[in-house]
Amino acid sequence: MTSLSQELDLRKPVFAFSKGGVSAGRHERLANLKELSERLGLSQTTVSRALNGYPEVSEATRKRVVAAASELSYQPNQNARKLATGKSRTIGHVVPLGDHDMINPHFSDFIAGAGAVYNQNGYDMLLKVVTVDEEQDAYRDLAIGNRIDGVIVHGPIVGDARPAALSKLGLPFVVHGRLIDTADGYAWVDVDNVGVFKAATEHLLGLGHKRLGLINGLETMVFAVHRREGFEQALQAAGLSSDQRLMRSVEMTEPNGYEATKSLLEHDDAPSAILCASSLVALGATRAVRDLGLKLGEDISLVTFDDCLSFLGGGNTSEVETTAIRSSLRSAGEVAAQLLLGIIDGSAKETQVFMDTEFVLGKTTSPISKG
Amino acid sequence: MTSLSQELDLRKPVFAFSKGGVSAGRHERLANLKELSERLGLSQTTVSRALNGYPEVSEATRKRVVAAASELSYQPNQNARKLATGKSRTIGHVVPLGDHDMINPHFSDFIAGAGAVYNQNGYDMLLKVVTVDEEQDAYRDLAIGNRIDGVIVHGPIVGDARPAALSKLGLPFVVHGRLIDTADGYAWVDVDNVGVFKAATEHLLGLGHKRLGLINGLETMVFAVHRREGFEQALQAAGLSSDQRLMRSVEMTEPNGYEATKSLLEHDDAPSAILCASSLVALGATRAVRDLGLKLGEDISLVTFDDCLSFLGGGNTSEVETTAIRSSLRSAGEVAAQLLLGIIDGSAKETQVFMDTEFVLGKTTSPISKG
DNA sequence: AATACTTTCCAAAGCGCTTTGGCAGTATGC
DNA sequence: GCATACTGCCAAAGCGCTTTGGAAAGTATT
Repeated sequence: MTSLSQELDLRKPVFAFSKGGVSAGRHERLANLKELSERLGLSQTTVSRALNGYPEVSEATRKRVVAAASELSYQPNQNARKLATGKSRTIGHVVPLGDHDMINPHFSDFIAGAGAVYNQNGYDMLLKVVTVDEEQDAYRDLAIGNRIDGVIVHGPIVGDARPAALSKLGLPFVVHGRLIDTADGYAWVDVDNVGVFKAATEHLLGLGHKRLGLINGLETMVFAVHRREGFEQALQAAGLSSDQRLMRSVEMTEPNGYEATKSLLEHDDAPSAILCASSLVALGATRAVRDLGLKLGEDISLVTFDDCLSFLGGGNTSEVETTAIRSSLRSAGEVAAQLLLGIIDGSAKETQVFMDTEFVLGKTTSPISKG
Repeated sequence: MTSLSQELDLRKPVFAFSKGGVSAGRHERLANLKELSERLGLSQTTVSRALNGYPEVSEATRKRVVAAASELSYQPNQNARKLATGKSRTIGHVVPLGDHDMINPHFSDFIAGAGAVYNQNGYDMLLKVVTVDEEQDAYRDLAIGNRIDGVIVHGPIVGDARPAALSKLGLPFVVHGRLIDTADGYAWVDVDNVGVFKAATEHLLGLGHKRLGLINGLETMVFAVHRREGFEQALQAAGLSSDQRLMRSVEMTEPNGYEATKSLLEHDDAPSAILCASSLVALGATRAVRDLGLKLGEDISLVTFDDCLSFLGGGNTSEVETTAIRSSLRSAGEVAAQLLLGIIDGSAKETQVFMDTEFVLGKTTSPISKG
């Protein structure tokens, strides 16, 4: 239909001979520190200090310097500054692409939150997209190459080796989520997944449902393990045994939610209520329920965990309000970023943070119908 | 339900006195270039050249150097390297958060594609999340501060000032999308939105539909303008006039798709077919259609633009295949990144690229039913 | 008036790398 | 056999900033 593309192969070795380059008019820096200081009749030291807020400079000169700097739109060369200070003022986010080359859709909201905080504090965000097997090296290279001052660990898995590796590298980090069976002491920001799923399950049990389905995330991920734990704890407390046939563990996409729901409901002993690990999954579940000619909130109840993804309306889903446990992923990003910056500059106190959650009663849950 | 959080306020001025810091055991660099060269009995020059693939070094010594480097897991300090070369080997992506603080959900797939390419070529990705009014300055600071070698411009809008500003800064850039009414000559990667929506509209017209609805993206965005153009061109060619009441222009989220569809269909002179600008919108449309008790592909036809978002199944939506125009956003990210790197090192030839698209006939379109 | 601080600024030494300009030593041209 | 070219390496000069260790001038102390 449209024209072709992608025939360009510009791949090059990392260290190539590439010198020149096309960009002729490379921005002629209006001034570097030297020029600026000469123009002001001051030493570089003084100018630098004036700009960086050190006290060894009179208010009068500071004002003069700041004025001149903004006048000439002077910006210190960050690379020089990083070299001199040994700090890069950059936080790394290493994002491994899953088996199916899928980038976690929940990721963008977290990033939005974290990124905003970095910005406010004069930090940069370095995003590294890697394949799963490159991930280990990625952290090492970033750390040793002095490119980052800290890192956020995304999506901790069972038996995750990253925190230990990072500790050894001496690189400050915050885990978004928690580890399993690991000595405590690392910093994390997480939702109380066990408690939250236990409560959600209890809610359904309280409505009289006895057969509950769970469409969980991949149980290689710690959060999914926790959610299952909460689910099973509640069942057990109610004297019910959990049934493997009512549980699914999938990557949290819409189509997966659809398929999982279908396979659950087409079962002869189908559940009367379903818990979903993500609103993306719930979306697929909703589609499946309708495709099967069932009514949500009547024939079948649904509770989902809602990350308040912005592209799904930020939790404020229109019309049919889904019963949900909400916790803004974006806020999580903000909190994690704040925490990491706090750790880096030594001001952090509490380094393990539970995010707020909110239980929202919607129209998708109702007492079990007498079938 | 769970415990509190977010009471930590670690905000600090950009240039603070923060010296020390918590991270006691800062990674004790096994070696810097000096140490490494001493240990090898060579000069820094030679070691540097050996590692960077310059020819003025014998193969024998090069091997010796490379071996030692990997043995000691030596990694050159990137900040020093950047300062010395004047290149940062970093590409910037400035992501403004929309009015509603929404991060574009399509963004993550693009990033995944681009990030992979950067990685393969030894480039880093700097992601800057800004508010809309900070955006202009963001580019300037990144450029003048020498932090990036190039930038990808996301989501060009009508009357976009960024390309001109970037040209003036001398910063190489690639636009993801195109501009309107601007002298050509800048680099872009885009889909032929006009052609593609024209073709999709013709498809529906060919099935006998006369009243077509369009749920477009925000028409401040160039791509939405183009899509509407294609839509209207096809209508006009068929001797139909376009009806404002059948068009919606919304941020492409699921709830917006739901609302727009409902408002279209609850109209007394409702369309018999709808075009959606994103599968996210189509998802909402699907939900709305069913909520209204209608059957997709029978009572109403639907065509959508499909960016092959990974969290929606990468275009391979299960079951009910939606008729769609597909073009992988992730590939677009790859192509844009390749192009930008090519421009930077001067090897790029064609700098304006149309992405491939594919028309997929699904089950959501059918000849108009005799109503 | 002499001493002791303070305040305000500066010269110069890095930070760790790349890169220029040369210098030996060996190979090539006539 | 001498001039000319490579080849393979090195010393030293930056890159543009921060930061240490003063020094000069102003102020306070006795």
